[in-house]
Amino acid sequence: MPELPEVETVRRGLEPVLSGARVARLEQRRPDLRFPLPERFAARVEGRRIVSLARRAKYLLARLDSGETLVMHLGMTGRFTVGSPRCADSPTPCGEGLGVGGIQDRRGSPHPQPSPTSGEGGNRLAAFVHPAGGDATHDHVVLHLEGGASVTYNDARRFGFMLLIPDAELEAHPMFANLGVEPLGNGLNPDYLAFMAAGRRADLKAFLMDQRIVAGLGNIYVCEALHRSGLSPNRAAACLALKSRKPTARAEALVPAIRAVLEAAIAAGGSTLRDYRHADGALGYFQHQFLVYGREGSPCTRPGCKGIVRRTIQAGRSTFHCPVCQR
DNA sequence: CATGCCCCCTGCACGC
DNA sequence: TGCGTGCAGGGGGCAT
Repeated sequence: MPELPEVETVRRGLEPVLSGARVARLEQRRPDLRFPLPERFAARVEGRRIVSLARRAKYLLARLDSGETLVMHLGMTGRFTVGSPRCADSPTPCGEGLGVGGIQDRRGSPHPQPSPTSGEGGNRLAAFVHPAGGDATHDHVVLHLEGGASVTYNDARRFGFMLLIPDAELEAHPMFANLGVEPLGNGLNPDYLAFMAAGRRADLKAFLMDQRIVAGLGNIYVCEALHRSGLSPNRAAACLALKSRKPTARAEALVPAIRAVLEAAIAAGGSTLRDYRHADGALGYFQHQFLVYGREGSPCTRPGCKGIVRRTIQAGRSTFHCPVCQR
């Protein structure tokens, strides 16, 4: 998925469109994503006002005035696109102005191509990094808002999902009850990591990928944070545990490294990988700032380090690290 | 309880 | 050009 920075970028892009808006119609184009879509989905959302759009870990939470929350997870390839109200009934492209996304509104064409295959006249803007022209084949859910704007959920692999959960049940829901701390919140600190790491036999990579420990980190940013903090992904997580009742230097280094890389990625509008490539080949920003991820065989980017970045497999996922400066 | 592995699904890059 | 292979940001579920 999009990891935390990408989800936060989407949230910031969608918030001005969704927050306060009323859903006139929910268009559901298939029965399921990763899981079945909610029972009576359209009936429970149509006519409701979206009170706020929040994020928890990699989940987007659209609070409805009905007392339910629409929970949305982007999986690996989920994305949102926004149809502008002014474009809804117009046959001509009118893409300017609605800066919803992290990438296209900075670098993409100022006049996105109309999509011949999408609905609503095909005039859409990126809510995240959206291929110019779009791919309506994987448009699974469309929120038609009062006033004419629309928000479309597109997800080729369908690893994403949507849930409708009564607010009162949200905290206790299995999907949220066991989530760890937000990495950008005060909950993440060296003492917390030390406490959670005590007695763990998993390696650091698995430990940091575990959403029950820190919620929102994924494969890319774990690799990046470990590189920034000079820690090997293969080291036992227990190395973070207290020594002489004090947090270790490793835990002290890891916390700011995690924060810094996430904040930089959010500031850059979220990274993109190939699934988010523009049709014209323009790419997002932050991936160009990866210091290890995707750099197998290249010289380590740490100043003065002579190491070569290695790619290994942990738990079936690629890990990138420098064996020289990450110990 | 913790850990490791497989799987869901589609698209794309690569090598032959 | 076409086909097979491997790989991709996540995370639920299962066996151990």
